[in-house]
Amino acid sequence: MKELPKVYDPKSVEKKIYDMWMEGKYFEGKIDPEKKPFSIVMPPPNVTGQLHMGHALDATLQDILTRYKRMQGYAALWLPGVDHAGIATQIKVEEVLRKEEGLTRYDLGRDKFLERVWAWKEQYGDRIVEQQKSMGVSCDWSRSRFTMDDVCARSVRETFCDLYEKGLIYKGSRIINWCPNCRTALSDAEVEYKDMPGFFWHIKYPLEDSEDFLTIATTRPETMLGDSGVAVHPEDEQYKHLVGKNAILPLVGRKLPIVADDYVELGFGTGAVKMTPCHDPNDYEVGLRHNLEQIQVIDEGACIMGGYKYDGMDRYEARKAIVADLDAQGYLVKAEPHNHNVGCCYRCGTVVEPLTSPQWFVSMKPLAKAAIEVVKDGRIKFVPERFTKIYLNWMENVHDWCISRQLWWGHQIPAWYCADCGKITVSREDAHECQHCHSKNITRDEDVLDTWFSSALWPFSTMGWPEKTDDLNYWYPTTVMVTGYDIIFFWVARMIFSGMEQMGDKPFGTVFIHGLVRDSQGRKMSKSLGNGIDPLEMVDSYGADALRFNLITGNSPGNDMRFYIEKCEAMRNFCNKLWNASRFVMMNLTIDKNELPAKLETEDKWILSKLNTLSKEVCENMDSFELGVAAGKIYDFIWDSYCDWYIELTKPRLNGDNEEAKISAQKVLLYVLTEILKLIHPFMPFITEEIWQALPHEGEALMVEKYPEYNEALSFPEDEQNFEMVMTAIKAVRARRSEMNVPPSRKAHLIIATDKQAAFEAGRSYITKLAYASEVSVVAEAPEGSDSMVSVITDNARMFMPMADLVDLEKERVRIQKELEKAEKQLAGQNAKLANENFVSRAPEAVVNVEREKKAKLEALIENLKLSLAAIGE
RNA sequence: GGGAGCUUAGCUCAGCUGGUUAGAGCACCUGCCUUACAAGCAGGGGGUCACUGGUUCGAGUCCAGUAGUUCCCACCA
Repeated sequence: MKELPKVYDPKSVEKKIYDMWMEGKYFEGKIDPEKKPFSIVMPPPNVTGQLHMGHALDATLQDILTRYKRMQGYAALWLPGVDHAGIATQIKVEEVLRKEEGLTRYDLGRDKFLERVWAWKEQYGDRIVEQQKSMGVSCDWSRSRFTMDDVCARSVRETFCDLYEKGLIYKGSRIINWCPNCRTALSDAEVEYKDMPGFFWHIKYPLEDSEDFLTIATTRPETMLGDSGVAVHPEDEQYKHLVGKNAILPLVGRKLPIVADDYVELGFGTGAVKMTPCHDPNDYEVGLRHNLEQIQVIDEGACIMGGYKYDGMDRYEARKAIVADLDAQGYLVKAEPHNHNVGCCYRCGTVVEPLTSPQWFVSMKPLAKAAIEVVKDGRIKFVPERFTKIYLNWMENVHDWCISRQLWWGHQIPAWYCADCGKITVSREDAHECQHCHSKNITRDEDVLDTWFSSALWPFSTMGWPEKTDDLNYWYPTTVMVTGYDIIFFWVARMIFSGMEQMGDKPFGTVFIHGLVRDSQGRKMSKSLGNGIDPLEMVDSYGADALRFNLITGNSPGNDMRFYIEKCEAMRNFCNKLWNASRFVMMNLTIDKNELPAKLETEDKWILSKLNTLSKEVCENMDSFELGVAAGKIYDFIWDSYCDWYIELTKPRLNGDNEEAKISAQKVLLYVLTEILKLIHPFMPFITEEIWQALPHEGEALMVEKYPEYNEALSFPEDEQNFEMVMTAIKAVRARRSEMNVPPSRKAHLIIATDKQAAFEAGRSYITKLAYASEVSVVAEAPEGSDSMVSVITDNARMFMPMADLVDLEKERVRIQKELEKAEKQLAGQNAKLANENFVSRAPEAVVNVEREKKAKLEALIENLKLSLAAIGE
């Protein structure tokens, strides 16, 4: 017989099981061909970063679902990714370059730079895989892909060309969000708006050929250098007469046509708005309507340009200088404090600068149509459902997607510009001549694609698309996409329309959304705050099983959760409990086969029946993505039902002389333990595998055992009820003793007066043990002399212990009196309820019956209490 | 300006389609080293389920409104 070490040490358990996985035993489950394949899309962790808590949560959820399905006989697969090709990677590499070598990407040049990133990937890419493995993630890593891999690169180019040919990708000069720090364009989704304190500067703009002036208000005075007009509302009486005239731009002297446009809101600010078409998205639109000149005055590094005295100044420096100059020259009316929304780069946090610039765009309206349909008609479901609305709202109001990035790390756009005819050549193969004029004088676009452009293709690009591979045919559409709600727009939305467009089918059937992991104070974990908790450190101290359990219990899908180290500890304690319970079973085991005995005791039937119900409920919860609820139920069953009760119940049998009883207790203990291990394996893969391997078993690994399911033959509702009756009695005795501060070592004769003698008789041995009795007598009527005994009353029994010397009879009388009053009060309420014609006639019969039973129980309890009271005497 | 979430024990949170006396973990109190486990066992205290109305035989749960709070979206300079 194998043994477990006395002390549960997660590290050594994990090491052992991890090595076992490395031998590759794990992916050969019994696949049921009748069942549809189950596959999961996972967000790829970033090559530059550690595995952070968010990824740990993603990985855990996906792994739980995958293991569960695999144990049920489904072919189950993750689509594992290892990296993003995006800005974050580039920023990280640039950071290191600057720090260690004093270089920027421009010093290195494109090719050298890319070399560095690939080296980085070599160095760290596999580490991510290792980290996830150490979390217990049982993914087929041989299928793992890197976003920049050849196979994905091909899908990206195919998609780009396809959309371009359909006219859904175009190049145009438009106002876009520019990050001066990352030095690249951003999509709308990549801009985060933050409320920031600022000022509302009121500035006089003199009118042409007049002593008069307009007052405009702005939060960004530095952009005035690029003003090319002033707008007022067409209905605004105070300015109506000025429309068509010119104002003069202070400090510069430029003539600014005054135009009327609805965009200006009546009653806000001064009613007159300066127009800077190159540096404000709204002004850009107004400028187009009124033919205003586009004057760029801020460059890509957010410095002033254009030949002014402020040239080369940073935008904030220039703001100060310009305000000072305006003030000195008498143009500044006032500066009032004003909070406003400022767009920031979601990666680096730098305030974005709107710039007019030529970029590539995806035309979204036509693509959104199918993506809206597929969600509206329920082919794709969001869990929890409320995210459907968020998704639809975004998709219905979506703007064209700016996909070009001025980075070097990413898929380079397959477009070539002809120096001779000026036309664009877009091609699946590298182009060597212009498609239009066949000139060889062409150069490739330097820009790369938004990382989410390639990520959007993940569900099919990883399967080898555009090749029509067997994998693609078998696995697409995938089953579930698991991710946080912060990724819905970036990724989920884009996968949906890309799938619809390229594959003509949804990429997945369910989007399972989880919340964000926050720190114990509810703040987002972030590097700058230094409040991030490294999942691997938690794995190190408490074990992967404990961490996984921590992450999925006690919170509901879609809601944020706070991370408490104390909870890891509590979960580690739970692992320890399971470990020790298993040790107990093993050290009592003399059998080497897992089978149920022919004859079952009431308590056996009780635990088996409860286990059966549990299996049923867990499967239901899992199927509706209530993983936390499922895990919570298993936790309760293991700790309460199995450890605190069942194991204790079997001890008299195990330690007794009856060989047959000994064996039957062992059999049930082993059977239930094995089922428990299966049930909880998806949640805690390491410890369960280790224990299972040490128990008598057939088969190679717990991981590919069959998941428990409901079995009618093991349902014993009557025995369950009978046993719970005894349980209640035991609890009542314990409570009574505890109330009187009687230590367990002080045994007492326990006399049970009940009309359910058989049930109590059957449990005599364990009642003796668990109710700390020296002897148990089961009788029909209260015995002689019971009036001087301590009594404990339940609705099925009156119990007496001759310990009168330990208790004050008067106190006892008062206590029973109180209990009686309480019960009578409850009974009155119960009677009122049942006397209510409305209730009896309208409520379902089952509900009414429950209430009737309750009434009967109360009546019995009252009867017993009265008898006791009579026994004690008034 | 629109939309969503949250408000339940001292703390962090469960509570699915309305149905016994509202639960868990941690914390707290009492008693136990009962040979699987002190990372434990037994017992206990603690909640007007934010507020106000409504629907219902019955509301923590459904509806409406109010307050506080968090988040998302949106072109008010």
